[in-house]
Amino acid sequence: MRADAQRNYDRLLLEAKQAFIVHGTEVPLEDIARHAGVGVGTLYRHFPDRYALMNAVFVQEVEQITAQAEELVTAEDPTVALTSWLRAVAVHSTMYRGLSAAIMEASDSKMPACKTLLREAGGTLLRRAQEAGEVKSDLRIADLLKLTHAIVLAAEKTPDDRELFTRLMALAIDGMRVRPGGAAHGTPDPAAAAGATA
Amino acid sequence: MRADAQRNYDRLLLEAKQAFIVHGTEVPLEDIARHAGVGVGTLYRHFPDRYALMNAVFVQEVEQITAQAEELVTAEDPTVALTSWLRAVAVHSTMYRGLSAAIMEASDSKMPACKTLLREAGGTLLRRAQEAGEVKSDLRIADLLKLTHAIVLAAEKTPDDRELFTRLMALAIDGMRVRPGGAAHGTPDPAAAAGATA
DNA sequence: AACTATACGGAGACGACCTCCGGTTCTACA
DNA sequence: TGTAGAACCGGAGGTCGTCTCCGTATAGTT
Repeated sequence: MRADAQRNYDRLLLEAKQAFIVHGTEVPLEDIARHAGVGVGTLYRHFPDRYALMNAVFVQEVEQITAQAEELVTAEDPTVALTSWLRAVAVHSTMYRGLSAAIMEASDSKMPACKTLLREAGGTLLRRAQEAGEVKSDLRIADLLKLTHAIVLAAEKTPDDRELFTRLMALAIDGMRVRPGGAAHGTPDPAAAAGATA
Repeated sequence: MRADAQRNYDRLLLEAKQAFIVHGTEVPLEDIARHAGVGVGTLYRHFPDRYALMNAVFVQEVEQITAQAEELVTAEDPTVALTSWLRAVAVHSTMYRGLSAAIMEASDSKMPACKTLLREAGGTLLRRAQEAGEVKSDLRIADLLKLTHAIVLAAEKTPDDRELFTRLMALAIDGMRVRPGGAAHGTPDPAAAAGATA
């Protein structure tokens, strides 16, 4: 990689991160290029599409989150460890308006680094909680991350209700746990309560 | 309203509904206008933006859903009634790719008819379930609808996993209920499990 | 039939995405 | 140090979708 190319690459990454924080991840790519002092052609050469750029920006960030997961792996209560970590993921996503939407939107082949790193980190935490019999065994880490991002997205679109995120996250966390008293309620789709057909 | 205007209005509504079903709600508005045999100007005069058009299309649909809510209000188990209804809402949203995203995206002033009708219908069901002491008392109907749409959205973006919707919906439903044995787990943010700081 | 308020339609401005290729710059090698 | 050429740059311009504007057409009225 030539020196000027490397310089431009780094500069773009830096400006992209700033722009994502300030204007959200839907900021026009041309703006990023301009602020980085390069043409759009250069941006698109280094990052074929918006997702490639986001992926590059966020792998750096994700490393902090995986580090947290590693600490939490030794925590006493595996369920608390898992849920704390999911909250941390949510908090991080909230820093970048639009990030949750992008992660949900992107097919699995997009933003691969971000996604796999998060899944590996969370997978361990989830497994521990499941082995302790505290979290439903049919849940996958991908599910929980999707739900977390969905909740962040919902909260993002409701800026006038600051507590929404808290309520929904509490709901989700309670829903992950196995029900202590008897069978789950949500699982076997009741389909008909009384005379309700469809 | 002049007769030709009424004709065009009706035609646009019809074609929009078809297009939303077939191509999703992000279909170009020009396509809808063309299929309706009118110019874009006419479309935009009747429906100032995409949300106005969607609102007009979906108020009709929402009436079916409110009808279901009225039936379910007399059901024996108020919690089953509520959850069955939410599933029905989800199923309906799934018919129109992009609808859930739009409902979440839209500020409360957009698609007002759809939103208020759904909230009124579901509000009654929620209140009954809460009065029976089966559903958390701090939840609002807007929360549950947002979460439902968020789950539909997540499932929509994961077309290769047909069961995702089922698992997440079950999770959400379990999470709505009050925990039988003691305090909730999700509510009082534990914040630190072991040595986990930021 | 003539008149006017109402409605139509599509050209075109705008903004964002992305591609392409002539021109420039770096670097390896003499 | 000079130079050949590979690597890279940049932005003009094509494409697509949204939305506006206004000259033209028409329904409804007298």
